[in-house]
Amino acid sequence: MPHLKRRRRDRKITWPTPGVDSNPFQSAIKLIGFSIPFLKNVEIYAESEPADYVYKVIGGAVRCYKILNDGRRQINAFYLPGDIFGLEIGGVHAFSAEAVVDSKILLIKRNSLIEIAARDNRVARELWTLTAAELQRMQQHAVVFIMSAQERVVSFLVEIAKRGATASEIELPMRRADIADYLGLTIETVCRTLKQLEKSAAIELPTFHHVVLRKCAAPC
Amino acid sequence: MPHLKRRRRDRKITWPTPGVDSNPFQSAIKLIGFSIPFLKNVEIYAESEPADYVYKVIGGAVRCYKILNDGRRQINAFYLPGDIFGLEIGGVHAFSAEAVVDSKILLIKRNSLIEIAARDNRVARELWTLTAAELQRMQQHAVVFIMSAQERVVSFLVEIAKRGATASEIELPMRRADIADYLGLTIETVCRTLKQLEKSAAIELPTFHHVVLRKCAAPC
DNA sequence: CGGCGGCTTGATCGGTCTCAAGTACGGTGG
DNA sequence: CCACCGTACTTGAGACCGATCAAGCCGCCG
Repeated sequence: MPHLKRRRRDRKITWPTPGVDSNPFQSAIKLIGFSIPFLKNVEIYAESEPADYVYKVIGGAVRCYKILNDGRRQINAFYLPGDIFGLEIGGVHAFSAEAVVDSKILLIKRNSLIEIAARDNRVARELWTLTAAELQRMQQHAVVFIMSAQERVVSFLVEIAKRGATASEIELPMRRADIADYLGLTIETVCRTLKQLEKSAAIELPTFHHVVLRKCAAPC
Repeated sequence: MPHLKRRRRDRKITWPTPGVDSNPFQSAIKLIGFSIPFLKNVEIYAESEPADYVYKVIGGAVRCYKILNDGRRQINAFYLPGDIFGLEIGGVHAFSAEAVVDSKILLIKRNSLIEIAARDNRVARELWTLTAAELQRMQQHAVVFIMSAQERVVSFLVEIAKRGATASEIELPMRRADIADYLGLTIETVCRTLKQLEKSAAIELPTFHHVVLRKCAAPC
């Protein structure tokens, strides 16, 4: 058991993340991936571009979206540090991705990953699991669209809170417009709803991008 | 089972996918699956039930949905003959599934499938591909929620038309309420919108469940 | 200090929901 | 074959929520 890591030919691990080292998938992307910085609002990839890479957020935040022909924008997901994205099937990306704030992204060549998956079933399984997790998140997100504006905003805050380190204090990296396009609302409605939640003492808004959850409507 | 680890080395990376007949995934589920009939409106599985099986529609139609605590229902997907569903990750189903009409469903034991995938990379890859395709459909579906009622209905009709045999003539197996819950509208709005489309000569409605697309708004 | 981007706030409009009837379809039994 | 009944669908009138349009405000950075 203690020699498990040693069996591998990789000698050095650049990013020491205790507990994850024995995960062959994480080890693999550490080896074959390379990180690139992206400035705020810079495009990482665009819709209908060849999907040659898979991406992992090291730092910052990413929004994944689609623009309709009349200009409306639908944000499908926000990716935070540790999240993997761009796992779509087919040769081209179905969505666009941009850095929400200055970010550091790990790029992993798709083909290399698939080659490794062909040799190592654990990696293949991890690819499947990650895709399934993404599917589940998407399914969960679809539920917000049958809810009222207030429910959507609350649901969003709870979602971000769950993914963050602290459960009751959130740092929102994205702008109001991003939240609006993620929830299918307008900027004004998001503002008004946040204000309303603040008035009813459900949350506090010390700054634009900082939210404190007072009473948890959903189970904390 | 101890020889599983050894497999990592002795297999070569080859992805022979010539035709569909030799598709090892479809062959496998034919072998280990067994088909069961489900009557109209009968539950196939329920939310938070253990997910022991993967399902394939042989005949009929299936709706996959979630009920919110206040009774609202969100239909995530309709599955038609040939579609595979229930591919979620985790031990339990995140959604419920029901037969829309009398249907014939193939049940495949999850564990058997995973075992086969562990031995045959092509099957593992197919599992991944199917999940990714489902993810893509879900992402596509999320886009309808930023559209107007009419756009949603048209988008729905086009989606069903694409999946059906004939491009311009659709047989809708589901009720109006199902369409409404799929599109995030009310029954009345779906009715009115269909009527409106009929008036504007975009469609014809010979019966409740039969639609003829006259002029294709979207590229046919 | 001035300008700009992002956020907030207000007034009004319109699309969709809600509630409430009315109608067509499909099955069942006489 | 027809009368009946329940379910699903259709249609109408009014209310309401969120979108839209239009200012105004704040914080940031030169």
